[in-house]
Amino acid sequence: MNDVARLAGVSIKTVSRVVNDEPGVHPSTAERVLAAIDQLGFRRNLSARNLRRGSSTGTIGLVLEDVGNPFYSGVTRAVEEIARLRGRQVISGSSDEDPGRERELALEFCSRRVDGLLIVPAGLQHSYLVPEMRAGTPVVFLDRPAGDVVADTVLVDNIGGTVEAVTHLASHGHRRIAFLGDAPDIFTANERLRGYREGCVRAGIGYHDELVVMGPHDEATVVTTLQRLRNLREPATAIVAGNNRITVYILRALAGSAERPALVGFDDFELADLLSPPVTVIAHDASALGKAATDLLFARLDGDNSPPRRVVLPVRLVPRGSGEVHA
Amino acid sequence: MNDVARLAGVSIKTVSRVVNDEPGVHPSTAERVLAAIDQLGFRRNLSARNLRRGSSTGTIGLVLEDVGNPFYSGVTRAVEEIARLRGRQVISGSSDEDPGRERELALEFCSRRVDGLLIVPAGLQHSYLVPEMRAGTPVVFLDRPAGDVVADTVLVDNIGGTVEAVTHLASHGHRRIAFLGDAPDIFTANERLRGYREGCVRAGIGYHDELVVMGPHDEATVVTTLQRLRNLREPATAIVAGNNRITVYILRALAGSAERPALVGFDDFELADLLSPPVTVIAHDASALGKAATDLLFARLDGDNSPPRRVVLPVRLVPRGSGEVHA
DNA sequence: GGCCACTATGACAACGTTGTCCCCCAGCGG
DNA sequence: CCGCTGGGGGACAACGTTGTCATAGTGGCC
Repeated sequence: MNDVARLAGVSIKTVSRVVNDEPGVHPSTAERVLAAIDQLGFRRNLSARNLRRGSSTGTIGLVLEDVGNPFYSGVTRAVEEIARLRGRQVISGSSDEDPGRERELALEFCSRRVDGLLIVPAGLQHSYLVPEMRAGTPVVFLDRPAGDVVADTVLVDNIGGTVEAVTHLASHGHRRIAFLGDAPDIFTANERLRGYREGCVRAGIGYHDELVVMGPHDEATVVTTLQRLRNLREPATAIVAGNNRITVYILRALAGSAERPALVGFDDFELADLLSPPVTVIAHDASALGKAATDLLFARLDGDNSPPRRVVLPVRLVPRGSGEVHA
Repeated sequence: MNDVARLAGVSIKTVSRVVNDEPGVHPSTAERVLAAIDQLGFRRNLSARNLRRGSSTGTIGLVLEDVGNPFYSGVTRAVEEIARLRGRQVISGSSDEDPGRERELALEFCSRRVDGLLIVPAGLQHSYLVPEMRAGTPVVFLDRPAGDVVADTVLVDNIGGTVEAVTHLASHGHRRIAFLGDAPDIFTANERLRGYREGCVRAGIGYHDELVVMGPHDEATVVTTLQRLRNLREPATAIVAGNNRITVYILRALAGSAERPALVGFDDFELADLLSPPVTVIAHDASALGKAATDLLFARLDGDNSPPRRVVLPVRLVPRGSGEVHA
């Protein structure tokens, strides 16, 4: 700006006026300034501007598990969409389920003075955010609740989902329904397990430890797990998969085999309807999750200071075939 | 920092020293300062720091078509990964194939003084970036080349890919091979069309306009397109799909029908191997694309000022079944 | 005691902006 | 001729940091 001013033979304040379309600049002066700007390729430094004006940085931070996972990339897209409508950029980062990394990202974003934070918690400790929240940075947790702070949270109905999955399978005659879930220290995994258990009880088929295998899973472990479930004295005839990755591992493991247990997966995924049999899922909307969380965040930015809210988004069972196999 | 200094009874410079682990602060003073920092929940303002130090902002900008598309979310993940290793945050935005939006995003990122830009071009005009590039912001284009500036570019071998697809289908006896591609003003769509045409010529089956349908496509148009191709005097017995979305539309359209043309899709996608028949694709690696582009960007940041490079990543045909149907 | 070296600390400017206030000067009415 | 008004423009401080330089005190040594 200094250089522009010198080249145009005016003060930097006048350049500032031109750049900001402020009135009170003679047209001919403005023209000279614009020419200088053009010649020098000048572009206003937003950081300096925001620093001086004490205004928002126009950014929001998004910490999630993995942008590469289609579920989270759907969330990201929705967040970006709404942020755009409100004139904000999104800075995002993947925690890979590492609480340390989550914290590092969140605090880095705070150092950059984001207007707000959206966090898919990787760990259970979030007291590190208390100073930031007290300093006025709104934080919304999504997909999972925070460990030890009260804050806005958007969840999906994990328990209701697995209850419904089990009920659905039981209504098709299954009494030996297995559950393959993610590591039990992950909130959603644990909730879904609870739902599974409750579903079993409600369906009157009882809860049996031998039918439950919590992760972490990979392609290999799922193969052996399925073998074990098949070789039980009373084999499992149906499976509830705890998330989209596990569902896919199961599908891959079953690809060759002749007899297939009934299957209901948590999380919908593209092409589920085109597999054979098409995969019955508990669906919930990544966009809806992202949108709800971002809406909540902007409400805070708009001055809403009511007590923290907890929103639970509904899930719905989408019967496609794999879950309607009779026992 | 001012408040911290006042509370600790020292100058702000001393606080700065403590925050930056600079030597020459008495331990007891440091302790007082740290206590004050803790009490006030102080966090250093990175913008101000970077402004003062004239150092990098530690961010890189990523403009792509749609983070929600699994292909681009894979790219994003790879970019993020490498950026992390080099201590940078990623700011990203989706252009939705709108050149205006692309430009808006790119220039916004420049205003934020990103250290570098990664752009999946939506349009053909990129001269708007010339001032920024001259000012020292390195720019790498990925997936598609820039319209009217020379800059580092990372592409995949689109032409080679569709040549291979056509050759493969022809080797299984197909002589009526259709091509469904994206809008022809999209670089990759056009290249793939060229490859298709060249493949037809090389295979000695000739190029026929009636077998080519360029987009934009959606689920409905693909259905009618397939009907038309089936009802030709000499019907198409095989299809090359121009990208992953189109492949999926075709799969959905074919889901009910009894007779299925052979199919090879450009872009690999999850579960392609689990469909029946499994889908033969021209695969290329989103991570590899993101990594190559980011590596190039960091090379520039490290001072490499050799002439702009153009990297073309190989593709490979993955035969899975849908493309090995004999005519 | 005088001088030096060294440690701990602070004052101040500057990064690139913008908000506040002030000034100059032309034009106008009295 | 004087004073007032208002448009055009500039000087300066400040945002939150950090680099540079200065300074006060302390202890050691001749």
